This record gives sequence, structure tokens and C-alpha cells, in this order.
Amino acid sequence: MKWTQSFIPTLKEDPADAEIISHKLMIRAGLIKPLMAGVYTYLPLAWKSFLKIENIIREEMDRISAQEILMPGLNPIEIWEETGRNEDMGNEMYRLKDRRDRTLCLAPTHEEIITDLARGEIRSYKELPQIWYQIQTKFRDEPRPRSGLLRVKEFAMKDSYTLAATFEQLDESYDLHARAYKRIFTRCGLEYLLVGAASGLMGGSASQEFMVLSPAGEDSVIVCEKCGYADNMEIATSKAVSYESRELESKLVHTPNQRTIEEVSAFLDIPKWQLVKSLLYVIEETGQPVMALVRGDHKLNEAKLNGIIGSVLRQAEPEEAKGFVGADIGFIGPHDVESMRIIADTAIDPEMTFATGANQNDYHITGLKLSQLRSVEYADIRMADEGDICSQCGGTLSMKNSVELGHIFKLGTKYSKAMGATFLDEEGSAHPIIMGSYGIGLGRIMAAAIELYHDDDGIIWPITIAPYDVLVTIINVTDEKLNSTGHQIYQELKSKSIDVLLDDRDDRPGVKFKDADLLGFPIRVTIGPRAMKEDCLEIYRRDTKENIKVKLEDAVEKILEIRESLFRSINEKTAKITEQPKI
RNA sequence: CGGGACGUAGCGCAGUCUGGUAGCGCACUAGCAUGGGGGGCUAGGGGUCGGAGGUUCAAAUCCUCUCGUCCCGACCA
Repeated sequence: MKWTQSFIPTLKEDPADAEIISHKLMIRAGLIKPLMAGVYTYLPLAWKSFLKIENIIREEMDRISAQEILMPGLNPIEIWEETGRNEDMGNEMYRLKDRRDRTLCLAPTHEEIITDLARGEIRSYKELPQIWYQIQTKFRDEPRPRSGLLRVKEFAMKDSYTLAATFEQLDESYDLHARAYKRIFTRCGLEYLLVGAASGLMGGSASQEFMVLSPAGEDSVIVCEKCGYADNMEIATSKAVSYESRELESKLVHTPNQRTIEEVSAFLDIPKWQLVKSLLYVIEETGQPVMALVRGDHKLNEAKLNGIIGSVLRQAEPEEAKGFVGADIGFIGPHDVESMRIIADTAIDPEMTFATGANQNDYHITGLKLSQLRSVEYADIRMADEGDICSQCGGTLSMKNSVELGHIFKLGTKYSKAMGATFLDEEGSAHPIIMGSYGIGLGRIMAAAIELYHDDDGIIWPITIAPYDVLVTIINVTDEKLNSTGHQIYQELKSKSIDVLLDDRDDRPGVKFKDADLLGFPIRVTIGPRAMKEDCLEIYRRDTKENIKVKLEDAVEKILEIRESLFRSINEKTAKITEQPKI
């Protein structure tokens, strides 16, 4: 392709409404153009990169004998009612009416459609296991789209679904996907982390996420540098740092208007960790209150608490709280609350005297011990935090932002049971199909690659997903010798099926170099007067900024060699994954 | 959904407080010169000032409503 025939609208300045690096660079490099908040057009360069990512994914899915299908984006709402997810999805799902006033929706994911397909067609254990996958657009009405391609309302996703007759088959399919995903992200040139995760709306048992560490990421992971432990903060566990506590006198203290931990801690001159935070929740179904206790310096992890209670919880409204304990939020405590279920975090020492709300407005009490209260349950219900102690090895934990690129789930039978997707076993009895679900965000791969690999001048594409492998820059197209040499090198590379772009614009060199760096193609070939004096051209590597001079007659061979070496370093890493023993 | 900010040419912005017929840089068009890091000169084209209503002799500017965009939070594969 010649630049003069291409559509590459680059920008000199950062767009005003972009905050994160990948967003800025993707707009500046002419990769994407916003249509509305969270909806983008992929311009030619981005689409070329997208197709390469898609191709890598297809090849790796083929390797594990997955079969590609294409499912409808437009769904009847009834199928979502079968699993209860019409309600669960809430405003996240786009709903619309057709001309006959029938309610339809735009699929935010496809478990229901897959399960429908399976219940119609799968009859026998002999037909299992199966791996079906799709690469297509999904729609989610994000409350707040942001960060360029990282959080959007319409996005391309690779999603696989596995159908199994036994849990062993499910484990096998899951492991196949874990390995395929490692190969996919490695082939895309990314450094990633595999972490334990919560399953959220998807339901099911085990789940792991493939994360790329980046300050732009919206997820937080807790990692231990020492032993490699890594979990999404949603589920991460830790040992809390413990402190030497002093004995607090048992008494009621007037604390006018002191509601927050900070205020009370300062007012009473008691360290935060010797206060207990009392949080009131209500079980959605029954309206029963539940009190959660965490140390003053800790945060409650609602997902963990949810898991222990086993039903949907919400925070108590201020009026409700007053009704339950007789005090406003800010003065709530665990003593004298008869019949209420109380769950205390394991980091609170039952023998430590602490201060907490007195269940009386403008009063706190001090000198209380958990061991004095009756029927307190202990559980891990706190957020692991930066600085906590690793429960595996005793190292120090840190918290990092990350971008979720892929998520693999063991779904189990949530969908097959709800929708009646069963198979007959050897004895002829029916069982629900055991399912798994495995997603990858394609746009996020592109954005994460840019987050990971860029410098002040622009993008530094991994060669496997770069829109073009090589850029041939003619310094001055009005110089006949330079121009013809440039075209000749370009033609030779093209004839060898190299993905090459020729910068044949009649512009000054500075403009061309700036654009080249911004767009970040891995190899730039410079045809300029300096090297030409010696019948040479230059080959510049975007990643190392290494610039070498090569004789014209050796040039194509040398370009191919560098290109090969860039591919090789990624392929070698990928090969190591396959060599790993079967999980 | 709560809090904050911003909508003026394709992009980045000034002008709004203090009302008086819309400007700068980049980009674009034509020409000249130039040719190794967004360089120079000359001449041009392009804007219902997000939209609607109001106040006023007069509104980008003041008032009301509305739409959109971004950030923080809540929520979220």
C-alpha cells in the first residue's frame, strides 16, 4: 500500500477528551474515530491490526479443535427470561421493539443462545465434549463508557462455550482454553498475568482472568512479588498486619457529630485499627438485617460477604438502620443488637478492646471485646490491600491496576438446568450438560498492546499485530533516484508477501519521521540522500531505535532477516507454553 | 444514578466575568522556496458559536430548559 492512496488521518495534538495513552494514541495515529460515547469506527490501520489478532485467535482455537459459529446479535427476550438474566442484566442489556411490538434485545453475550442450540441438538454423551466459539459484536449499555477501546458499548468479542458430559471433560476443556489463551496473548506480544477471579453475573464455580498490568486498567489485582500469588481484588485474600493494642477503658463516650472512622479516631485519639467499622446490610429477599464488622483500617469486600450469606445483599438505608439499631449510620455498633446476624472479619482479634458506635446518636463506646458478644461468626470479609501479608508465603502484597483481556469460567449447569439442555448417559438417564464459557476482548488486546508498548513519540507495535510490518520512507520523492529506489524496494518486499507501506508523500522528512514513530510500525526503511551516497539505505527498528546502514543490494535480505527475528522472539515464547506439561 | 468540568472551523484553543456584526495555531487549497525530525514566505476557502425558548435596540457573551462529551464515584464480562 502507498501512503498517498491510504486513509491515515493523523493528528499532531492530543484529542481533548482522551485521558489514557492508548486512547490518545489511537486517535492521533488515525486508528479509530468515535461516533458517540463508547462507539468507534475502526479505520483501515486499526482494522488491519484487528484482523491479525482475529487470525491469531482463530489459529489457536483451531489447535484445540474448537468450531467457529456465528450467532444472532438480535434475540427474542423470552430466551433471556428462561435463565432469569433478563432481570439480572438490568439496564446493561439493550432492549427494543419490533414492528409487531414484540420485545427483542441485542445480545450482550451468548450463553442462552448456545444453550438453546445445545438443547435442540445434543442428545447423547457420545456427542460430548464440544467446543463452539464465535467472534462477533456484542452490545452492552455501559453506564459509563470510557478509556477509548477499553470500555465500550459495542465491541468484538471472541467467546467459546464448552459442553461436557462430566466434570473431568469440563476441566479438560477449561485447561485447553487456559493454554490456548496463554498462546494467544503471547503471540499478540503481550505480557499478562493469570489471576483468580469472581464469576459475577455469569454464575459457576472456578474462574480466572488474563490481565495486563496498566495504570489505565479498571480492575485491581493483588500480587505477591515473592511467590507470584495473584488474584483479582474481588476475591484476593491476605493476612492483615497486626498491631500491639493498648487496653481501652470500658465506657460510653460523647462523640458529637463524629461519624467516620477518621473523625472518631482523631477525636478519641485511638488508632484506626483499634476501631471496629460496623456496617449494616439487608438481605434483599427477606428484609433481614446483617451486621458486618471489619477493623477500622480495613474495607469490607461485599462480594465475600455476599458469598457467606448466600443471597443478594444491599446496604441498609439510613431510615432502616435507625429502625434496626436505634441510631444513625455512623453510630452503629455490634453490642445489644439482639437476634441480628453478626459477621466479623477474621482480622479482628476477639480479645482486643476496641471502640465502635454505641447505637445511640453522638455516642461511641470503648473497651468492647468481640469475645464478650454472643453469637459472632468469623469469616474473611475484608478487601485485601496493598501492604498486607501474603497468606501463601508471608511476603508483602501490592495492588496493581489491570486491564482484563480474557476471562475463563467453569459455568457448570446453571444454564443447562434452567433451559433444559440435557444428554443421556450410558445408562440412558438424562443429565444437564456441564458448560464452560471463555471470552476475549479483541479491541482490548489492541488497546492494551498500546498501553504496554509506546514511548513519547508514539506506538511501538508488537510485529504480530502491527498494521504493517515495514514502512518504506522516501525522504524526498522529488529526487528521482531516491523515489525510484524506494518504489523498487517496496515492490520487492511486496513480491515476497511482506506487509509493507510506502511513504511516497511529497512532504518534508520531519513530517514523515514523526508520523512513522507515531504509527509505530516495527521496521522503518529510510531511503535518503545520506546513505544513498554510499549506495545504501537505512533500517530502523522502532523498539530498540537501532538504525543500521545496508548496501542496496543486501537491503531486502536484511529487512527480511530483521523481520524474521522479531517474529522468532515471539514464537519462541509461544513454543515454550506448548512444551509445558499438560495441566 | 450522585458529584465536577466542558461544548466557538476537521483538530487544539482564545473571546463569555464587563452584551456592540467571531479570532489564533495546526490542518486544508493555490503558488514560491525548501528537503534527515511536525521548518519558511505569499494568497485563499471554511463557523446556524451544541439545540430551543426568553431578556435586550443589539446575545458566543445574560436567564431558563434541553442535548451531547469528558473526569471522579456507584455499578459492571
